[in-house]
Formats: sequence, structure tokens, C-alpha cells
Amino acid sequence: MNAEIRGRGFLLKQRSFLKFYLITKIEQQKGYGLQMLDDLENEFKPFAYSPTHTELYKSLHELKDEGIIDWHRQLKPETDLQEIKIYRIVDQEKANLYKKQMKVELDRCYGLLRKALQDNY
Amino acid sequence: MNAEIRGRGFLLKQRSFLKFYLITKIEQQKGYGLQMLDDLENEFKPFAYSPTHTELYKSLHELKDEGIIDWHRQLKPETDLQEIKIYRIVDQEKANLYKKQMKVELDRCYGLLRKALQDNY
DNA sequence: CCATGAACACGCTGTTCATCG
DNA sequence: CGATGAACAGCGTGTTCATGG
Repeated sequence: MNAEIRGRGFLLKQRSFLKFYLITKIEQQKGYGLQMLDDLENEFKPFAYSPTHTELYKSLHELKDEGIIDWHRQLKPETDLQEIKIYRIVDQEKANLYKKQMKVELDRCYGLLRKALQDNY
Repeated sequence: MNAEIRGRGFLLKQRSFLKFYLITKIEQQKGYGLQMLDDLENEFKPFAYSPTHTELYKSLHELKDEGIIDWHRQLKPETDLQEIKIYRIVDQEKANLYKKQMKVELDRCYGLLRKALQDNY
């Protein structure tokens, strides 16, 4: 379990980070895939982090495989006949557990970086 | 330059992190390779991070290739006839530059994690 | 072109093997 | 066995290619 979230190593994996963020975004009904990617890019621009669409989709697929989310196809409203996928939490318990575990992991990494900043300056 | 320190991505690489820490340890004359590794393991135990000896040596070799450090062989004092390597900074300018760039990178990652903690809880 | 996805390739890092006193 | 190092293998992630509106 935690083995999935942190691979016995240094800092957390990007995949876990994205899955974690996506859970929150889906809870808040923040649109479809590329839409969420766009949001993330903007949010993280100050931190020079720009996730790729491939990583985003792989994260969504993993969340589905783990039974945390689900999706259904739908036509993009208003504009045209483009098809998109709308995501939704199907197991809030699992979602909460994932976020809880990630909180521990984020705190760990946060502390590690703080230590580095304190030790070396 | 920065491309070496951060690979266009998410969080910083372990290698950079270790090189950065090793510079400080060498500045403080903290013994030889495995000795420093042992120190790091103890320091990071609360953060469940335990670097490997291979990564440590690769970091030291890179620092040497970049002309930041140097070493000479020496017999382990007092105890027995074991040979060890003693490291030393040979270009303090470069060392300072590396640490300065890493400071920027650490701050970036630190901010990114803080944002994650704020956004999702 | 947009949205989603798969295939492929590269690079980081851990596990294992090697050498020398 | 301690210290250093090389060779090898796995896997996370970015780049490229593919498909369907």
C-alpha cells in the first residue's frame, strides 16, 4: 500500500502526486482530462512544473483500476460535437484513504526539504 | 547548467540532492565515503530516506568530473591498514555556485509541496 | 485542431557483482 | 569484512505516434 505511494526512496513520485491532485479536482467536478491538465499547468507555472498529458491519463487510468474513480463519455456542451470524458469518485472511502496516505508522504518530503535548507545555509 | 540540476520536471533528482549535501559535508571535513553515508542515513532516518552507497559514489565522481572536489588516498588512522579516500573542495567558487543554484531548486520544490498541502486539505 | 490513448525510448536509481587491502 | 567501484536491470516518465470526432 504505502509501497505504492512511495517506492522506498527519496521523494514522492510524480504519478502519486498527480493522482492525489486529480482526486481533489474530481471531487470538485473540474471538467475533463485536458481541462484539468490546463488548470494544473497554470497553477504550477510559478513552480516551473508542467505535467504532460500522458502522465495525466496514466494517472486517471490507475485511479480507475484501483476502483477509486469512474467515467462516462459525454458530448462537450454548447460548443461542438467533441466527445469528452467526465470523471467521478465511485469510492469515497478509498479516495479519502489515498489522500490520507499522501498527506503523510507529503509531510515527510516537506520535512526532508526543510532539513536540507536548514542544514546547508 | 540548471538543466543539470533540474531535469525539466517535477521534483529535484536525488543525485543533485546528494551532491549538494556532500559539498557541505566535505567543507566540514566529514571523513570518507562510507562514513558520510552512515551520517546521512542517521540524519535522514526520521524521514525514512536511506541513500545507497552506489548513489553516493556516483555523486562524488560527478563532483570530481565537474572540478568541484578532489581526493587523495590515505590509510585509515589508528585502527588498521584500511585505505580510504579523503575529499576536499578544490574550487570553492564552483561549489558556492552549485549550492546557490540548489537553493533556488530546493525553494521551488518546497513551495510546490506547500501548495499541495494547502490545496488539498 | 481537440481529446484520449498506446508504443517507444531514455535516464535515474537500486541490486548485484567485482576488486583490493 | 570494510571501502570503493563497475555492470546490470527495472521502472518512472517524456517524446512520439495513433485514432476518432
